[in-house]
Amino acid sequence: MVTSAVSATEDASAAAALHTAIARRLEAARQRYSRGRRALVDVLAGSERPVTSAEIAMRDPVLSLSSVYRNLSVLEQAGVVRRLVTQEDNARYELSEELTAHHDHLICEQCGEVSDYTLGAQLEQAITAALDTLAKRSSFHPRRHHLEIVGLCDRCAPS
Amino acid sequence: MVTSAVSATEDASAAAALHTAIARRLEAARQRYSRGRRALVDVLAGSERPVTSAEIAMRDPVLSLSSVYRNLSVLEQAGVVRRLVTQEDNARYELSEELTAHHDHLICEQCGEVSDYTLGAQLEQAITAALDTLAKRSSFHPRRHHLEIVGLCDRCAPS
DNA sequence: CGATACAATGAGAGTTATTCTTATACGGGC
DNA sequence: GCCCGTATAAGAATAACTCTCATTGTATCG
Repeated sequence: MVTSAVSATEDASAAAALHTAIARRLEAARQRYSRGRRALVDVLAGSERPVTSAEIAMRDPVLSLSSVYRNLSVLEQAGVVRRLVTQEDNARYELSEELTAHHDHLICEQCGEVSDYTLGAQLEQAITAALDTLAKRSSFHPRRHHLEIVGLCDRCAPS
Repeated sequence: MVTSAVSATEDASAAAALHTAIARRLEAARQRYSRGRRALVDVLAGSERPVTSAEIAMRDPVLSLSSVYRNLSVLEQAGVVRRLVTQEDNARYELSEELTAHHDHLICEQCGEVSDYTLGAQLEQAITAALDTLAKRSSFHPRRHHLEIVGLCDRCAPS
């Protein structure tokens, strides 16, 4: 991941900023930012796609499975982590969009692979505008949206 | 539900058309359209929001839970039913959009309630167009999309 | 119609991701 | 260094879902 001294510094300061932001959120939720929770966040920040609880525990053997689950739940309630359910029989987790950036997901209907994808800003704004209208006209109060794009990934597509 | 003789007739013929369409799909999948499967489809067609396996079994006591699961799986593979995973700890099912109409879902982040919602046709077309572009430019092959709108329902919203 | 062959059903056992329990370890304030 | 509430870890418990298998339904062929 580290390709030069400059990017190493950038990575380090970005990581520090992330930890500071998370610390604030946990404080607001009256929760501690313990070692295990930092390690968990590091695993999430180091992944470029949503990961499962088992994957997290394997990436950092310090983390026991029960603590991973408990802390994912704490971090989710504090708005740090987003839990997303998939067609597979386990959930996947990623850092909240408020800590990273809004993005959607490409989901392979064959193998279940999930990857991040960013739709055009213009289209995202159109969707947001439409939801604002929904908020005015109905009894439902939208707060955020998420577009799932289902199809076939590179490997599963018939060449 | 039935408010006049006319709508009763319409309902009946719509139901017949639905059953015919499903029969074709099951035939293509080399599956029988048995009594239990018809009953299951009737429950789905009579619901205006995605339902859980337990709800299905309760609505029609003829259906045993193990058969509900088995048949939902068969119907899903035949393209008749769509399984959708929720934040709750159980899945919900609805008739495939090819048998009904494309729609999105409003999901209450508080109580988990799911209801159907139709976005404007214009916006849907814009999304479809964006996905066509994605198909051309990347190695992922989108087939369909689904927009999840998360927020607070009527009852959970602070008045 | 009756026989045959195989698919569908249902009751319950089995599986597995997730949560709960409980005893122990940590960590900040004095 | 001691106290006290919080975090941790190992494994037991839970619950949604799947599998097994004996039985029943059903389409087809004679």
